[in-house]
Amino acid sequence: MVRAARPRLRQVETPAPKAHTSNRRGRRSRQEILDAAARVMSVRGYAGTSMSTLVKETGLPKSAFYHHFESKAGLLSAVMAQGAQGFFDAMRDAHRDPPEGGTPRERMRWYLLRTGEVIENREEFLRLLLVLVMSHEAAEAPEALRTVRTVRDEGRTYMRHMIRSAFAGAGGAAADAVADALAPFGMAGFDGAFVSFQSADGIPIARFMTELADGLVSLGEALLPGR
Amino acid sequence: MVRAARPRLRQVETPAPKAHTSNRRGRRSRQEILDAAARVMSVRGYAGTSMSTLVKETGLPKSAFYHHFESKAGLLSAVMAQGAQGFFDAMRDAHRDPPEGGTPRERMRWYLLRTGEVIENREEFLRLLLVLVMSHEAAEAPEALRTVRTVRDEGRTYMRHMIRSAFAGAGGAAADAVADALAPFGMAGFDGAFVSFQSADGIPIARFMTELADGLVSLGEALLPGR
Amino acid sequence: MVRAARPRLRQVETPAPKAHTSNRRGRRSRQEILDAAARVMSVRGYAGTSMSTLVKETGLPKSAFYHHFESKAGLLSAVMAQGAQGFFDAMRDAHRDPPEGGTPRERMRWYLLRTGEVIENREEFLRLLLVLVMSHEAAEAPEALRTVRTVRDEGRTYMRHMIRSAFAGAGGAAADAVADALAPFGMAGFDGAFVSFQSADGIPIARFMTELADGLVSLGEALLPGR
Amino acid sequence: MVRAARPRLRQVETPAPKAHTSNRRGRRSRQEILDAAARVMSVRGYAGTSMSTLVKETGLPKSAFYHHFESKAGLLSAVMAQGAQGFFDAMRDAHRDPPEGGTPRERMRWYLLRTGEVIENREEFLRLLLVLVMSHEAAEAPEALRTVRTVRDEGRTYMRHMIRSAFAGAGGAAADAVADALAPFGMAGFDGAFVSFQSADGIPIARFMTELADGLVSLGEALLPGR
DNA sequence: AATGAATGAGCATTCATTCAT
DNA sequence: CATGAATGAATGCTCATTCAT
Repeated sequence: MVRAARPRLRQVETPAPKAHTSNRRGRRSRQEILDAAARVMSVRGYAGTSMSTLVKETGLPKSAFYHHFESKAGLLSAVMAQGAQGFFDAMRDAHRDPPEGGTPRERMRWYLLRTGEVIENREEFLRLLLVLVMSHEAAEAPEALRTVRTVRDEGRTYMRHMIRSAFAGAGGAAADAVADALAPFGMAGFDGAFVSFQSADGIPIARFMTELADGLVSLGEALLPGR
Repeated sequence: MVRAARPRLRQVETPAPKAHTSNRRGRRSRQEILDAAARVMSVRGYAGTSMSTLVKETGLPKSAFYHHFESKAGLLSAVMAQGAQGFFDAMRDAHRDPPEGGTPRERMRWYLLRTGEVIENREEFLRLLLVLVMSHEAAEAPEALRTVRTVRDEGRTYMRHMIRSAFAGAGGAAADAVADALAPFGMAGFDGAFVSFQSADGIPIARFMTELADGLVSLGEALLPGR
Repeated sequence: MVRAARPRLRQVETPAPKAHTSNRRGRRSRQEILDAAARVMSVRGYAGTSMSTLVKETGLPKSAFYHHFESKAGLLSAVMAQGAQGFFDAMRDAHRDPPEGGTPRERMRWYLLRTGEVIENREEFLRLLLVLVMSHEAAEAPEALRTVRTVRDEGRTYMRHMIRSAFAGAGGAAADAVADALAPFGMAGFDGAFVSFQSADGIPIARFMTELADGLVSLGEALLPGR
Repeated sequence: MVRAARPRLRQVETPAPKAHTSNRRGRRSRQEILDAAARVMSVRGYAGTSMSTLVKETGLPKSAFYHHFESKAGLLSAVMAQGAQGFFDAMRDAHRDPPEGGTPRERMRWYLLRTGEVIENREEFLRLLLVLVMSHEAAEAPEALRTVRTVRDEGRTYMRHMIRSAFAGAGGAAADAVADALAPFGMAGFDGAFVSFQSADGIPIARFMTELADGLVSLGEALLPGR
């Protein structure tokens, strides 16, 4: 189940940076902390990630963490907020300029394949997101949990939008009905594809996305009034 | 109609209950510990669950934990082993007496709806399983990770079996081909349904299972040589 | 204001006892911890005493402190409880066999001089007690504060008893009235004597006690109905 | 009636307010810090008061504290110095225009009742003073401890002055002898009254002062050569 | 077989303080 | 002059584990 491609924790090769020439590098170290936290927490989980580990990862003094973030929970919240931001930006980018014509299947595939690329690029964030969805590890970080919920809600909205666009040819009302009916299943397909991706079964995400697209289109066509 | 051979479930060995038949309390408290650990770890995650929490939860002395299990990691391994055992038993039970006739869709639906019931009844185990799939929280418990892998492998085998059974009417070779092609997607649907179930979207698992069944059948039919 | 006679913190001359032959010396280390805490806290105050200091003082591992006591606050509570016990025992001892006859002044002096001896022997406890009376340093240790209040209440009762005994010759009712009227002043005299004792003015406690006795008798006689 | 010379109060040097006349905010925030520190430290003790607490209390930036004061210890020293100044000013004010005639008791009562009012008004300062007398919490602030000693020495001188004034009618030498003999007891009465006041026994300070006055006069008369 | 006592390493967090601007 | 950013050392406490009985 251990995926070789998973990011390894950087070894502590810089045991004494010490020579911090300037103390006016706040913004930079804040981001360094966020990056390290996102990386490590997505691998070890929230509870499994100790502040000391992040200290070793970054080389920054422990107090820097509490200078920039209120607490470990606050750090998680910031990690999630930034991750969500990046995820939505990537989604918006990916779905810019959708194909104008084509069959529903072609359009659906286009959307989901692009989405699959986002999944691959946002692995870290999505892994942490799913762990937070599944466990209550981060009960102390309600703000982070709120972000999780927001991301899922927005994600569902996104899925609805994709399905509606794919079926746009069938008329607005019909497309809306299909989208509303299938968005949950689409989300589940998305989640499942990511889990499979994580469980290192070696199957490319694109394949899941293609199958999900085709499946959604089949289900959708069965729902169309004309049928 | 050819009924595909039911896959033989590999035994997930419980690490030899230490044979303390003499003391009746021993057996009972071992099980109490396993239950509490399964319950709490599935909620808080492995790293997020401390031995002290389990001590408080069970009321048993801390040393009892180390009497029955080698370590926290060993406890997790036992929890996973027992959970896997129960999961497979439930699956075997659920799929006893499949319908003999009917369309592929009907048969697929029957299988997956029964599977959905198992999902609902084994929520605790599956939640912990998925957290372990997603995070490296339990890197110290390789035995548990092995169980995770086993469960997923067996799960995929199971999924293959269900699809093959549904398509049995198309002939053994065709059914095999379809099953091999769609098993990963089926697994992903299963995972995704569980994630949605956990994220408390309020949609009944049965609906996901029905849609997954229909989607799989559509995809399968598209793969059949005759088409 | 620094009194030379004040107990010095024992230097950490035993840096590595390590060779704790037995781990069954619980009771003993509990008492060691209590003693060290009483000693150091009475010098540095509650907030000014860190657990690490006590660790260094005792040579015991930090976890031993949390094995025996719930928290730093709990340790303070135990220190105060044991100190109060010892204080009351000493008072009871000191006032066993009071003189049968003599003038009120002689009797009052006898009582207070004996009390002065107790003060000198219980310096540590009383110092900590007074610091807790004066500051809210130990707001987190409400149990300790309850002990403080108890000790002061019992102390006042004691003072009443001494005055009543001194004036017993004037008749029970008169003695009671005098005792009730003067107990608060007696307490204040006691407190003040202890503060002076602590502020290292070099004046023996016995002198304060004699003057307090004489002052109380004068005030008491002025209250007697016959006058 | 011979009025004893009022003791000259030694100045308790405020550490030269750094002469920032230019910036008006500076002066004000320095005083704000002093006030907050006096208030909080008198409640929580020195060790129990963190700089962060004072930052939150004042709303001023942390660096302002180090701009105006050298260190936490330096801040305590300044707090004590200013408190001592205020205390002596209040004492001087309170004892302006003592009664010319009357019995020693009347005069003693007048002095001590006025002193009692000062106690009530300077509660904050005296509480911190007593905590510093009792504990070694502020070992790092020797300057503050010096102020403590000064205040107590001056206080004793004051007490001597009051007793001498009360007994002035008995002749200078006799009054001096009585004052020297009873000043420590007077101080102790003062301390004790304050402790009782703090321990919230609900007894008005005036009553302690009256009884202390009467007690002192009784003791003093017993010492007069004529008796 | 079962357990209360004990422990060293590590936890998240706060401390008083410094420094560049 | 005034301050926001930064920091190393220490804080109170919990961790998983061991061991003698």
